[in-house]
Amino acid sequence: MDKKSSSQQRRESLGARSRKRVREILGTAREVFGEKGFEKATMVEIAQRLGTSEATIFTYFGSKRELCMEVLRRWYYEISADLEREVPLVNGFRARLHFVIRKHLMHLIEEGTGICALVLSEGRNVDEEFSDLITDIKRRYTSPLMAALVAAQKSGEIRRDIPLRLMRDMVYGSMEHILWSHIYSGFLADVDLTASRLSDMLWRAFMPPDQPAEALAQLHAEVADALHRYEQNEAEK
Amino acid sequence: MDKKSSSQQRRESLGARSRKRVREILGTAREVFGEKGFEKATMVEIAQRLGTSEATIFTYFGSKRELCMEVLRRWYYEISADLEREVPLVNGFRARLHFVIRKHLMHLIEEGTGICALVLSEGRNVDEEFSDLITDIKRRYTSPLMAALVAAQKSGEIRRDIPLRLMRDMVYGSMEHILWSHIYSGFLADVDLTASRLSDMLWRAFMPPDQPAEALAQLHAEVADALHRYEQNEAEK
Amino acid sequence: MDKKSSSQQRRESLGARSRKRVREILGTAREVFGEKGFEKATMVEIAQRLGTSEATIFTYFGSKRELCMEVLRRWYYEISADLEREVPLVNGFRARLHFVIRKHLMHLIEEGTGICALVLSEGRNVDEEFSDLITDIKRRYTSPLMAALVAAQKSGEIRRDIPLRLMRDMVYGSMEHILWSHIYSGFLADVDLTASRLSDMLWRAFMPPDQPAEALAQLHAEVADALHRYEQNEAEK
Amino acid sequence: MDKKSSSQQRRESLGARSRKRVREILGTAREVFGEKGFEKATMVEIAQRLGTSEATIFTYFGSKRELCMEVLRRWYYEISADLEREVPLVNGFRARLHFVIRKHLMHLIEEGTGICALVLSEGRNVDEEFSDLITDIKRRYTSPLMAALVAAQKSGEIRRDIPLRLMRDMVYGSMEHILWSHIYSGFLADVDLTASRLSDMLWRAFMPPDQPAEALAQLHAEVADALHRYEQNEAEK
DNA sequence: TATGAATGAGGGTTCATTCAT
DNA sequence: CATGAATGAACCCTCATTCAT
Repeated sequence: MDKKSSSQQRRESLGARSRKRVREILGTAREVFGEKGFEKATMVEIAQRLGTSEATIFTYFGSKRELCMEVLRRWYYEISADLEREVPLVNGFRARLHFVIRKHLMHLIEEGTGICALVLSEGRNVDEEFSDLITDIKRRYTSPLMAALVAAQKSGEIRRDIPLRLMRDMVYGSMEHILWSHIYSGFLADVDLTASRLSDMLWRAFMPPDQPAEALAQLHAEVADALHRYEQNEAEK
Repeated sequence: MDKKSSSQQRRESLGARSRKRVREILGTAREVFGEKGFEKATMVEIAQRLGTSEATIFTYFGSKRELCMEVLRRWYYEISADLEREVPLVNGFRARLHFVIRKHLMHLIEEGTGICALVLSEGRNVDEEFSDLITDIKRRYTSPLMAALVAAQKSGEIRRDIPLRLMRDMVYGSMEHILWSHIYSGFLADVDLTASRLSDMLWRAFMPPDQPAEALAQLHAEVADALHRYEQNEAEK
Repeated sequence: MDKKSSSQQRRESLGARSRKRVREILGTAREVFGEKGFEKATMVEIAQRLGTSEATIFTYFGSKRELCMEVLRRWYYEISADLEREVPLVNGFRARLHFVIRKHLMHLIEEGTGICALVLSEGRNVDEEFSDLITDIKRRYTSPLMAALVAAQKSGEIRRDIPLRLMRDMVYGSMEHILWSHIYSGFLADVDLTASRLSDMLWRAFMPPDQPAEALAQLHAEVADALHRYEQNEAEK
Repeated sequence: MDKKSSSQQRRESLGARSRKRVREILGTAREVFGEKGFEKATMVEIAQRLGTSEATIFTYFGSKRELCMEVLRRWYYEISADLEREVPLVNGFRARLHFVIRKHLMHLIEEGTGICALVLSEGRNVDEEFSDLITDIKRRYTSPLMAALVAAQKSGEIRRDIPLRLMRDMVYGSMEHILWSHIYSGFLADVDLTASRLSDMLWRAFMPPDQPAEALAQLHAEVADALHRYEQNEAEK
């Protein structure tokens, strides 16, 4: 709270040019942290890629750790905000699952998985202070899916005898490994296809063991619901 | 290939006492790398736990990286050898899947997941030299499961329309995330139960879909999709 | 003499508003240097407390050191001017001594001893340039007491067989240590009482010894010394 | 307790060469810290004067601060041990005071006052951990004089209406200023003479205001005591 | 005149690695 | 074969100082 004050406070008063600089630094830092991981990334490399000196970075961020956390925070913020807004608009668990998976895969293919891996592998061995932040980030990031899982359990779309945590780990774990394979082999031709296959399989995995009737009833309810909403819309015109 | 040769060769021609020394060093190194990760582990700490000096370790291993790789190699060798021998003895894909998952989870719970995390987080950003080794290690490690998948596809126990790689990633990815959750929360009360649940769900995921239910699911998906698009259109008006 | 000239000259020709700015800066700098000492004080902190930027300070003062010196110069100027005016008005050495001591202690207790410590701990290791300034500052500061000592020696109020420098060092050294004790323990309940006690003791110390008591003391010392030597001789046998 | 372990523990096992190295480092560090003060002293300078690299120093001392503390500890240990042994052997407060002052001045003339000043000026603004050490060092260092003061108060040799702390500050403060003067002016021709003058004046300062009779009685008592001891010694032969 | 921004120069500290004994 | 000791090379971080605007 005291040691960082100088650089910290300077950043508070961000002029227009300043804000741009912050973005540049975060962009480059994201690259480097993503490629190298936290430990192997060096401030000097980030600075060099930016074409500035290390000191400049410390003008905006109090420490390497802080910079990295901000990178993570923003990265997750972007996708989390999207998911929180969009997932609830999708109807039915299966569609939601597919939506989340597709979004996640596409986002990661573009951005690289480095940043994502950071959250996993750097999460431990970190000062209490940041450990909390990471926990928050992860919670928020996975919460749209968790909410979908909760809803689906309630509606009977998925099994009720499995902890949600386990399902969540299956979803994110599968995707992560897929992306690792992609990185190593450079092979992941069709993201859409992969997303469809994965969500299909996971949906089957989560589906209540033997309930075609259940599924039919669910479909009926959804159609009825949609019609109801549709009619209300028409009435209001 | 040249730099290592000296220590490598030194290690080749070892007496009985020396072989014991190597084992001791590897054992301690496994502990430390597992607890701290590659970057945060230090040669001093390994040496201290061993009760010797750092220089002694360098008598047997050419570098920190080389030591770490040997640790990984042996760790995976052990479990791989087990799996290669035992998996074929198990009958039926479902049982094999459960066997592999249970073995993996139990092994990691016992040994700490550190070693496992190493392979994943250290796998990238490594000199070309070691990158190949890691690829080999992983290939061998997953090969019993791959073989089981191949057999199961042939026998019709699992779907034939999904790349094996994708299934493999689901298996290992899920387990990995489960273990990370475990590390963070310290919570994984019943390994057996988790193994059963996970293998059950993955088995369902891989199982060939039965046709009527499949048709229903397809319909469901299409209706849901149509509704979604329709509603978005309405919203944008 | 050359490096400073630019900012020095800039400071010479100042409007009324600027003169006020200089005072503000010096006030804040005094605070910060007092609290932290020269090394630990930073220009950023001074600027922040002022609500301006570091660059502004450099508009008025050529360097951190120069600023600090100006702080010291002014601090000592104030008290020196007071002392030069007031001490001669006090009659008798004893009263003068008490006056100087009391003034010094009170001034330092109020202002924090930081500034004072600066002169002592920063006095050495300073560019030749500033070393002279410090010598001057201190000479002027102690000169009222020195004058009083000279007068008192002439009038016979104090011993003539002791160098003035020695007496001066006793006065200021005692006070300094008292103040350090105060800083450490936070304890110096009654400044007036301490000033009285200290001036009383120092006065006795400086007072010409009355002869019979002196003779007795001399005897005492000689006997004690003889005994000591005698006993050591005995012990070594 | 964790961060320092590597270098700390290596120092525990000091071989013969190692112990010598430690002494060399401490010697050079004493010089540099004495000349420059803690802040301005740099590890690189210490290393250069030693003809080694900075890393070598960190092999033996965990941090700059730790090194400095060890310097102080040893410096004070030497003189404190001497004083504790010798002061009680001296009889009578006046002689003891003279003894302490002479010893102190001589020691400091030889070694420079830099180290001594460190204790004063670096004492504050320091981690709690070291603050305690400094307090201990100072307590131990001044305790022989304090004990002498206590005894003298009890025996009536010195005033009872003055806090011991105040007297102690007068003794050490005076000496310190004398030494500063010496350093600046290079002038302190006759240490013995200065010691005599200073102890004489301080003795007068501390002496009970008006008691030639008291002093006489005291002398009588001491002579009687000495005779008594002398006779006992004779009897034991 | 004022300042937001940038940075060169350096400081303390760490650690894998080497080498003489 | 073992090791105590030494160190080069980095790394993170700080801060007085400069300069374009």
